[in-house]
Amino acid sequence: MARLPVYLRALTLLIERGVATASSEDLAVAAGVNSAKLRKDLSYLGSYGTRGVGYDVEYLRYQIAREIGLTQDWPVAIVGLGNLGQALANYAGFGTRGFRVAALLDVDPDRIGRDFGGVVVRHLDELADLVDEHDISIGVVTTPGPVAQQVADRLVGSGVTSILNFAPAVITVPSGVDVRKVDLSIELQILAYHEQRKSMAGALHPGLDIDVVAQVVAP
Amino acid sequence: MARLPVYLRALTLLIERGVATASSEDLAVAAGVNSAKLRKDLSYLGSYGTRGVGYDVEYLRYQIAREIGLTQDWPVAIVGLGNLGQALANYAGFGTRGFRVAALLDVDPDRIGRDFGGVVVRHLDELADLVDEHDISIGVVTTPGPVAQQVADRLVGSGVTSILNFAPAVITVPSGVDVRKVDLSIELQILAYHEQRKSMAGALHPGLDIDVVAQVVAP
DNA sequence: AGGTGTGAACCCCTTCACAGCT
DNA sequence: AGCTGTGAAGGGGTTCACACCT
Repeated sequence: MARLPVYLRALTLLIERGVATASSEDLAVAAGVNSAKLRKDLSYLGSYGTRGVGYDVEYLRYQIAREIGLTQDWPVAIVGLGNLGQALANYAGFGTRGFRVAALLDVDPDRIGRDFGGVVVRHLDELADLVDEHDISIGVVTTPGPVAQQVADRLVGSGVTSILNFAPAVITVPSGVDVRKVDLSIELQILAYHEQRKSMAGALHPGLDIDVVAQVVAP
Repeated sequence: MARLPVYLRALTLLIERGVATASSEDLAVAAGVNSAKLRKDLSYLGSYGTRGVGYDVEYLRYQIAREIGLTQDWPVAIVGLGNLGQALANYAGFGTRGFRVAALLDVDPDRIGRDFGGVVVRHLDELADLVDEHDISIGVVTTPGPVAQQVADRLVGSGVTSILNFAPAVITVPSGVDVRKVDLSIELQILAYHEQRKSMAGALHPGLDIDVVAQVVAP
């Protein structure tokens, strides 16, 4: 179900373009997936399409938003106001997609008290109070790797049950808590891996067309 | 092979702790995966372990780094110096992980000429020259969604063959070019989806223990 | 005894192909 | 005629379990 958000974005895009009805093929192109996959995914939510016609874009968008749980706004806490944390705190796209920065936390005295997008940075010790006050269930970790586990522990201890981890570290949490990880270096390294293969293939078979080589080498 | 970077990080961590030898089970815990999976992954690289003993941490780390292609430094270009682009440009972890910010590009006159971490922001029109000059093959897109496709086209046209896309948009590229996508909103929406299920389960079966519910609900 | 390397079973996701509805 | 919804086939990755090496 990790593709529902992608479909949601594609539908929003189509609505902005004034499209009222779209076939699974249209949606699949907009979302960058196979149309059979998209139809099967949507069929799990119910029969929201019309045979011979397609899907009502507006209606389908609402159904997916409801399925994901975006009919409410989710308050989130961001821990670690370094470069990345500050960027996220200032990110305007948050609000339009069902989320709201409700709390910012750090331990650096130079950062505590500063204001990002109308929210003031507080000391990490106030975490539990803020989680309670704003009914926060989602935490974002943008700290250095070595302290990510401690921060995760404190988030969980404060009642947070979902964590988005940007820190370069593996964090372990009790069952019942969800963790998702975003790691810039890992993404780049995966690209580098493929890059290396591309140039090696070129060296081994200099006569081959670059596109052909790429197709053979790609996963 | 998307797990090699994770293993690499785990090995680096063990080296910092002074560990010389580790079993597949040790490594699996450090990397947050199953030990059988880890052994199978490593076996594709060759037989770098010793039965009855485990893996030589330092040696294995080098082999993985070589496999990924991190024996060289990869120059990258970052397009779009908004909040996120600036954060990445200032990110120190880049250098220690095999990458180097070689070029920064934008079209906003207020940003062009500014200096981030010793690199000056240039106009997007200079992209091809910079890619050529620094031999850049990896581009990072941190622009607003609506212009991401154009930027990707220009990157590809300039000779870039790998793109890391942070913009909230699906971009299409010719075969032979790799794209990886990182989308904050999507990650949060996936967490929200699970959060919604947690609270619904609690409402439906108020007598159930939260952990048990979570285990049943989780994928 | 301890731990790797790996065949084999397993499971889940993707893709095909088409029946059936409008 | 067109397009959805879905059974069935297919493929890839994960996990088990153990032979084999040190």
